[in-house]
Amino acid sequence: MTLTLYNSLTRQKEIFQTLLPGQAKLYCCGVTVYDYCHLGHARTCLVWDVARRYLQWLGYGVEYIQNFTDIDDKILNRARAEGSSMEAVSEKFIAAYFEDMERLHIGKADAYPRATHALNGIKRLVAELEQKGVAYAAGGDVYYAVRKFPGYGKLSGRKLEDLQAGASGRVQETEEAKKQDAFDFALWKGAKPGEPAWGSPWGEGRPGWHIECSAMVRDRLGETIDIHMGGADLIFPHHENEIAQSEAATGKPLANYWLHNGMVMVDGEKMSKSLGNFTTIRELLDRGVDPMAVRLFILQTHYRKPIDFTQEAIEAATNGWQTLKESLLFGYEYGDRLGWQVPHLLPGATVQKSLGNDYTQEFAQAVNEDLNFTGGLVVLFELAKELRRDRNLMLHEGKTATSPEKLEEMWQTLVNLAQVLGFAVAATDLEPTAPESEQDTLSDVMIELAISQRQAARKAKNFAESDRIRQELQSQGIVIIDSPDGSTRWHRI
RNA sequence: GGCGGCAUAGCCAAGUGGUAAGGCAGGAGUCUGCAAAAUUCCCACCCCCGGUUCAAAUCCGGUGCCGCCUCCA
Repeated sequence: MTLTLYNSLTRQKEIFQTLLPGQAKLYCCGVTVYDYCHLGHARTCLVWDVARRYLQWLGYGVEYIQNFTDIDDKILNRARAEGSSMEAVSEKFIAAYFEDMERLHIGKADAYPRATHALNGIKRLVAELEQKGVAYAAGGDVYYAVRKFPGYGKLSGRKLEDLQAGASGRVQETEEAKKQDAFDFALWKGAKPGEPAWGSPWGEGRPGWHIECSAMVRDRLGETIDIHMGGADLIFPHHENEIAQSEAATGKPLANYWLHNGMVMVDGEKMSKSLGNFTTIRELLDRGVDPMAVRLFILQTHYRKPIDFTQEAIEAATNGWQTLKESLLFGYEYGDRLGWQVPHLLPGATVQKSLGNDYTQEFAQAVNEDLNFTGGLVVLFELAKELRRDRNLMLHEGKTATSPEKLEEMWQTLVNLAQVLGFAVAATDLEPTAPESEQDTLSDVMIELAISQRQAARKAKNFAESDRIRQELQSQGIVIIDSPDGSTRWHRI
């Protein structure tokens, strides 16, 4: 079985082959840290983290780098508005980024380089491009001469003639005047008064947006990497420009595979800052939505397709996660009693390799088709439904219908696959619900007493009284279950 | 205008030439004093119109929608 990936560069699915056997070098374009991350960012970070996990599960050694853009006009604007500094703003939102991603159980990259820490590599690259004649200095700025790079447009499928110059209307006239060609883009921007600046051969200034990624990839991973990924909205111009910069400098391909995830949509429009239709990760989670439901919501659509963010979809995902969660809980709750090897607490970012049974093969068969996690989820649910059934039987009848050995294999497989997709039960799900306070809770003795009273009422066919006792216990968080043999079990919710 | 993508049940969604996975929601029955659980069963001719083929959800053209065309995850 081989993994195939849809390569944006060639616009077709290709068999995945690494540069070095068994080793994969991955770079994902991260975020500009000027605000809290929204669901769109969550999708990108989550999907590519899962891709990384999947490669690890297949047995690859993976090196995964994701950057922070911490030099940018938007950060600067925010700093001005708040009367703080660019550094303070980025520090704040980098910290927030890590909080949010951790809540979503998104594994950490191996490194998070920042533009402000990559200045040497950036300046070296700009100088090389200038030497090679594909970049030129102009009035304190340095621009990339797009027409000097024959492959320009190969990623996005654009021809320079087809582009509408300045279509965004965001390019300033002063900048426009310095460019030799309207499509040229800035590698280095001369400092304006009051802006953070770094010394360089071209004068005080700061790097343009695209150059940091080219520099970081080379510094951290080398001239050619296996996979470069990011949101589909970065294809043009960001990734196109990265290719132009890196490949003009090294003469080698920047990445062998270019992968892009689809956008999160709201009412038929892309979720974005500029449209103002975004929901931040923390807003959503603080609203009480389970982070794992968010994960299911995202993974339930193939990574390249757009996803509609709706209340209904989140609710459906919440219910779906409930099924997976109960099944994952099964082993932790009953594993010891059933004589299983129960792993010590919960899966961190470390992914175990594939267990190599029929289930995992079915999973791999689906996911090997261009990271079809959505298809792979079928296997998880197949296992989860079966496990949940036996968990319920255990809970209600004190025994399982399937052999403990078979159940253990299924459960271990489910845990293994859940790990790949990043699903994990929270530690709090494992602990019995802590009583609010001693006074609020009924003691076991009290419960047993109430139940025996109810038993007596049932025997006397006084069902009104019997149901009243059930109601009362239920309101205290106690569920009681009558067995066919006449006995009654109970448990706390 | 250019480039790319998507159209499958009430909702979400997989499927990439041989008569439709899965999730959510819903319905009917068995069992049960009730409840819970279990259990059986039901719920799509794949937007539409042409074309290619012995055969198409799957390929081609039309159509509609979305993204990108120098802020973008």
